[in-house]
Amino acid sequence: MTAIFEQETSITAKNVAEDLSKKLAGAGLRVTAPRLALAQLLFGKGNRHVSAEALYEEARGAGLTVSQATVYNTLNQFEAVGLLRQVQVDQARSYFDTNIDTHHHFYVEAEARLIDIAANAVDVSKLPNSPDGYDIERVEVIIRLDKSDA
Amino acid sequence: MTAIFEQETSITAKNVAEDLSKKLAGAGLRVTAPRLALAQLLFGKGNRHVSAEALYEEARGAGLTVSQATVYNTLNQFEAVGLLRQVQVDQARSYFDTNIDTHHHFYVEAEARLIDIAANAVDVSKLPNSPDGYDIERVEVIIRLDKSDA
DNA sequence: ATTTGTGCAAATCGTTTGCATCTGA
DNA sequence: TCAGATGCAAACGATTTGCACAAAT
Repeated sequence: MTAIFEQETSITAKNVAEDLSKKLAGAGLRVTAPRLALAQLLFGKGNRHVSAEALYEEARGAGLTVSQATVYNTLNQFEAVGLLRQVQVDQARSYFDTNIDTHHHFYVEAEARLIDIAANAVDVSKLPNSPDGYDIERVEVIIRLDKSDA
Repeated sequence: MTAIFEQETSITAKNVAEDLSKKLAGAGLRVTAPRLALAQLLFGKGNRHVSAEALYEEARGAGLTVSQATVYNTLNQFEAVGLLRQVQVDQARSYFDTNIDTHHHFYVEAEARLIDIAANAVDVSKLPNSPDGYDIERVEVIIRLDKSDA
């Protein structure tokens, strides 16, 4: 929606691009045009939950010429270096979450929509011990939602 | 359920089949040979977490001649009528859980293995309000595990 | 007799990969 | 220069579907 090119006001496009370049470089990734452009879409405004397909459409809609393969590769690489996290709520498609802090999710299956829940809004006060030989990597709370009957 | 003396010895195959027939019929499903056979594999012994592919292999290994399509259809139907629940922890494949009571899961990604956690072993003492117009359908807690470093 | 289920193979969908060609450090 | 990235199309793997036949009510 908001153009990537119309940043003449406060935050310049150059500033944003520089920040994102640092982000990529800091993660050990080469700063390439497709990565930078996708990073702009992903991290340009607030936290997002994006599927590969959706990001691809968005990129094309914004006039970028990236291939699906690059979108997939980029998302996977961003996840590998910790810039994104994958959320598994739907076997049909993967979601990537730009919020990498500890938090949880609402999921509205009917709308394929994810909503963040702040970590402190959920209190898991009792947890089982993990089986011998295993450590807890992460505790995910997913609250599945249904439209209330009108 | 069944008379006491019938259980004293061993549970006969016929008894099991009868129970499962009731289960299917009670759920509004026609009792067909493939369904009964798959139900036996699924519900015959304890709670299980099965992928469609795994169940198909198991069925064939047991000498059954069912098609993959039937395995998929059957699993989906069983889920639709509430005999099974799907667990989404891996985007690669779906798991079906024969335990339909409220409970949670450990997931060992490296081994593609699910482990049940009794509902009372987890205490979610604080939950956020669901967004307007939506009701909570289910709260899922998934604890992802890693092998501890030796 | 009519509805529903089954098997087979082909189709679908999201995702990955091989390879020739570019590009950033 | 040259390892690493990109695009394209083909390959893939899990799941679904169309259709002719078989079984259940």
